[in-house]
Amino acid sequence: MQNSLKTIFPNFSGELIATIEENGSLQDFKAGTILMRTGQYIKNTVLITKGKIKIYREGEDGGEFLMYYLQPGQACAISMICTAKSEKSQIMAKVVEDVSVMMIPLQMMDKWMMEHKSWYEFVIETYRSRFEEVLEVVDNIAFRSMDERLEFYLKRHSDACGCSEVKLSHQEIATELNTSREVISRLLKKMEQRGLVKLNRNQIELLK
Amino acid sequence: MQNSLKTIFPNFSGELIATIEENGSLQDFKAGTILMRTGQYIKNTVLITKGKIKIYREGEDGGEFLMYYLQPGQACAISMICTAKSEKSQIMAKVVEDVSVMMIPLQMMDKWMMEHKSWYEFVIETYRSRFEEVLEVVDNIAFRSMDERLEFYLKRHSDACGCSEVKLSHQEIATELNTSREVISRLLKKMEQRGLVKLNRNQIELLK
DNA sequence: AATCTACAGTAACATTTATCACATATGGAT
DNA sequence: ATCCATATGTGATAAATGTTACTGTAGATT
Repeated sequence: MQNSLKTIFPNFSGELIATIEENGSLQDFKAGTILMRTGQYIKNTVLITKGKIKIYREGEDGGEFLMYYLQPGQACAISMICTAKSEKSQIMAKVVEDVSVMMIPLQMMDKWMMEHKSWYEFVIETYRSRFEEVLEVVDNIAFRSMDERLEFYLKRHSDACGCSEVKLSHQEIATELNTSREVISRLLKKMEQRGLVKLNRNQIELLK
Repeated sequence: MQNSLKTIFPNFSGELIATIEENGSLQDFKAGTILMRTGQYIKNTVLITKGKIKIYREGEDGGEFLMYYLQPGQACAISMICTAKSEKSQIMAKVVEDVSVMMIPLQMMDKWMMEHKSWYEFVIETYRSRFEEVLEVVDNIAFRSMDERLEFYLKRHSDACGCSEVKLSHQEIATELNTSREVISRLLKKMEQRGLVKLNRNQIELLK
């Protein structure tokens, strides 16, 4: 286990790894679990060691707008930011592939910043990369139309799962893009006509 | 001057203020100046001591999508994030009201994090508040229609300038919301009919 | 096999937003 | 006052997206 934490977070110093193992608690969650809800107080910083998590922004009407994925070696920036002040979560986190996460109690966050350079650098890098990711989300919805956003969505999904088959219903995709199933069905048909995908029941195969 | 820095950043320790004055350079820029361009390398962290700055995300087609305002007492989160790794800017910053900014050389950023608790807390709080602001931007474009977004835009403008008159042309507003002038003109007319605003040339008066 | 259910396809229509074309208004410069 | 540049108003139309309603279909259940 010691070994694997070092593998997943290669930039962490040996000391830091030891400290994490001493103070953090490794927990497993099944796919489908809501790890964090909008408005909830956050008590831990979350490091992902296995599996995948999707981060959503929730609308007042119950929409679940997908922002980005978290994967092994990454951390939830929101959990860091909010932890620092014990604020409420601004997002919802859902497990999409069984995960193991290392929960770091909030008081460690500040402490380690001073004591471990590799932790400090990791936190800064996490802020930077998540900020950039959200900026890309803004780009997509501010400047692009639904067909482009759908292509981006599918590409990102296949990148995340490492395969070219997207096993999601049109309804699920529609929800995460905050549109309706019919729109997705139509756009997918057009993509199929353009030779970009092959459509099957509960599965979209990316061809290019 | 010493006095005013302490007034604008009340949480900074005396030591930190002294260090800032020793290492930073105070610079003035006129309204209209582009302080930072997308793709530019960042060499300084920027603290605003006077005036106002707007932060934009630029589209490939030349769109200038307004994200948020920066005001005295605040800092550009992007300049912190990118400074930390000397990365390229992901945004464009435009002066909208003559500013004075304190430029902090990038190497100070990391150094002070370790040495000054009040700097550390300021940086974390900057990340947190800017992240939240971007999330609010996502909300607006993901879940709201143009009329709601326009109302939000006007309200935010009047909050920022501290007055109820928005001295902008319809074209300028349209550009910052990434839509067309005609759409803004029409929506404003409807708002006028609903008694929310009074329209004059180059000026929109908020009534509620 | 018959039935059921979630998923997918699609037509018709409504609404929102974008674009084009042009008219009109305003304030400043001459 | 006349002219000019810029700003605004508005109709017509197109395109994108959202909604409603219905059909068909594959796979699971009985």
